[in-house]
Amino acid sequence: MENRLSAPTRLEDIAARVGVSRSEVSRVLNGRARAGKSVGAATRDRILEAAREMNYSPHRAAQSLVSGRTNTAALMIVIDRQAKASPFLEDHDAPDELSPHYHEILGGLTYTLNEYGIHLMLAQCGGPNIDPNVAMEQIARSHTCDGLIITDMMIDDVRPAILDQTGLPYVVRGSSPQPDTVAVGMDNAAVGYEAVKYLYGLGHRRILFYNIRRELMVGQGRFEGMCRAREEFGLHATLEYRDDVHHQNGVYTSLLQRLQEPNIPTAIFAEDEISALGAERALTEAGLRVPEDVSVMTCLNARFMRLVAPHLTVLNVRLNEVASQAGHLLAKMVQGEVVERKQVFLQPILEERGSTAPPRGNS
Amino acid sequence: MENRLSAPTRLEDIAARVGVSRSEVSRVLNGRARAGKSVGAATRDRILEAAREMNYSPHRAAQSLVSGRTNTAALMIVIDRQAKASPFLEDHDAPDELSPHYHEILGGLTYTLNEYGIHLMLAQCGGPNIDPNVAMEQIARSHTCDGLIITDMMIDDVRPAILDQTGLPYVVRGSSPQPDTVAVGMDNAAVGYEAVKYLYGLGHRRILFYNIRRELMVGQGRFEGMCRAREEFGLHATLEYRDDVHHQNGVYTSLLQRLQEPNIPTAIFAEDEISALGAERALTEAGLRVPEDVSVMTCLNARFMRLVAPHLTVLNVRLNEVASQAGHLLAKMVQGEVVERKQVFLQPILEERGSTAPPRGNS
DNA sequence: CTGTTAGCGCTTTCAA
DNA sequence: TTGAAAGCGCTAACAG
Repeated sequence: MENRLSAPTRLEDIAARVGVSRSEVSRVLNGRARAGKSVGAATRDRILEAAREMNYSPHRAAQSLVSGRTNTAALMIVIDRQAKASPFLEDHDAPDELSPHYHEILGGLTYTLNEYGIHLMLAQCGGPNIDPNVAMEQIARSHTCDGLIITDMMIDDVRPAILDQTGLPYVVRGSSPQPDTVAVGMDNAAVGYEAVKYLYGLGHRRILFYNIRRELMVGQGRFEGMCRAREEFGLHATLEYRDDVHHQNGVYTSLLQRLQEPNIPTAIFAEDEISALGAERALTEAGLRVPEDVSVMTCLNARFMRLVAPHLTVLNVRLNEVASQAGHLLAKMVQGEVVERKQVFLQPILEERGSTAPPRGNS
Repeated sequence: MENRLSAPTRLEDIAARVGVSRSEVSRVLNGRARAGKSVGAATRDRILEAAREMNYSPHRAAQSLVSGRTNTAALMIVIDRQAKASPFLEDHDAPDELSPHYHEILGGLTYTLNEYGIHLMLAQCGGPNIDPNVAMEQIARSHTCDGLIITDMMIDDVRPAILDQTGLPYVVRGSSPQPDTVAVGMDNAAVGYEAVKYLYGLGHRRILFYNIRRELMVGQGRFEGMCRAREEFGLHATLEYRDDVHHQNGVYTSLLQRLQEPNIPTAIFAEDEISALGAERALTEAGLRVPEDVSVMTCLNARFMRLVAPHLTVLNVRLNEVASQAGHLLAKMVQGEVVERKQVFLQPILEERGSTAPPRGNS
């Protein structure tokens, strides 16, 4: 206690020093006082100067209490000992490891929300014996934030229903199972469709499609797109589909086994960069080259992966842009604008690099 | 307004319904009412039930205002159009791209703080015409959070001095230029030293050491460690040091040029995973193999990089653990515990993989 | 232009 | 065990 600092400055303190009332100081500091030419101008400057000298900074809780706004948006995340931080994590991941795709989401959200003067809070809804949805509802009801972003939607996700009851503005980053929701996501059907179409266009017929779990909206969407392409290009007999193995080791192991069977695929679509690398590892071990013997493609989730695996042909799913647009919408809703309750889908962008080529024997 | 929801439940509402006073409800809900066997027990249950039925959740701003606590910690980050989000980013990176090393920091911090019931807020201190330090000071003074974490320390960093004046608890993630600061970081000198020592132990004498900018504490620390090792192992003539080129393309270009000169190094230490891959690219293009012709090692900043570049020998700088320990300390400080104002350094852990080997001609 | 007053929702003495 | 009252720091309606 020896180094006790002087108590933080309040409006009251400035008022006392300048010799005016609290409200006057409040008005001046909030710009609600017209810069009239009369007496005001002088006191006005004295107030501003005093505020500066005294390092005044308004108490946010007090402001929030009266204004009803926190200037904060929350991103719901779940880190848990038991459950995983995200459906995208591997089983052996440490509990404090965030799924890599959060990286882009956080960047896009933080950057965009900042343009509206809104801070981002990570609403950790995990913990022992805690139902994430209950934790989320409490955050939503406690005026902790002005709005909420939820991600990683499941096909039976009840969070939109819960949040609708609370009245808190929220936006879904991704696809929502309920159509009547503000949501910004990737067109996952397009991802599934375009992947197959692209490989088909190169001449591939034997395609192995690794998908995300279909309990997730992403997985379901990609599945539907894949089905459409399979239909359109007549690949019923030759397009293999799997959504039961995941992550690097899962795909690696599964593919290694598959390669010992007949009619190996000439092209592989992997669910993400990490599993694409798992696929490549299996191919290499089996003595196959990419792309000469087998083509591999996947989605670009994080931009720095371009530096890490620059050879991969990818569909850029633009997580940062999705998050950014979600941020814009949420900011508008928080400001009271009425936003149409519908889903916005961005299109994936093909980035063709060295891991894909026409199959052997083709041109 | 047609779908107007009922106003959120207040203490008052519960009190009215049960027929007691606000204070009574407050006490019960906060467990400040002993579970006496007398009349209390009955009203107590009715209060709890009413609170549940009415979806009561305390208004955080109101609680904060009276308690003086927000149960929030903030991580200062700077995303800016002009400046870069982090000193570790490449020039061409988009403004909304977070430096990858934040990934581990965020995971470790969020996870640990959650154990104390503390949420993490990303305190974005960037923006056009905004001095990040001023923005930080305002956040510190406005009772937006109970504590602050600052990272990416520069050797002339003034943030500790600023924060000391505000009285807000804070901890430095990394090394602080001021010794009288609560800080948790990697032993950067050990990183520089151990890297050289390890390569020396393998038999390497011509070592090329790429370092982080020395304006950063990390760079300065590694430099000092490298110097000590250079001295100890008598490598004055053969250890090349550079801290003027960075990132993947910088290292790639620089190394490609170096390889055309005589006496090429037999081992390279790169500042991070991304630049290590740049170094490997240059080596490959020059017809050199890793590790047969040249060894490459770097630091492990993000754990998932093990999956992405599993062949790299690394010094694990354990960013998540550093962040986690920083979180523990901050939580204690927030709770009023007196924490010794000194710096804690974790040791890097060598993870030997396939990118390093004894130089040609050695055993 | 400026001061007075009330009140945001909660916690916490202090009495009863 | 419970209620009444004060107050956290701020904003805004209403007088003057």
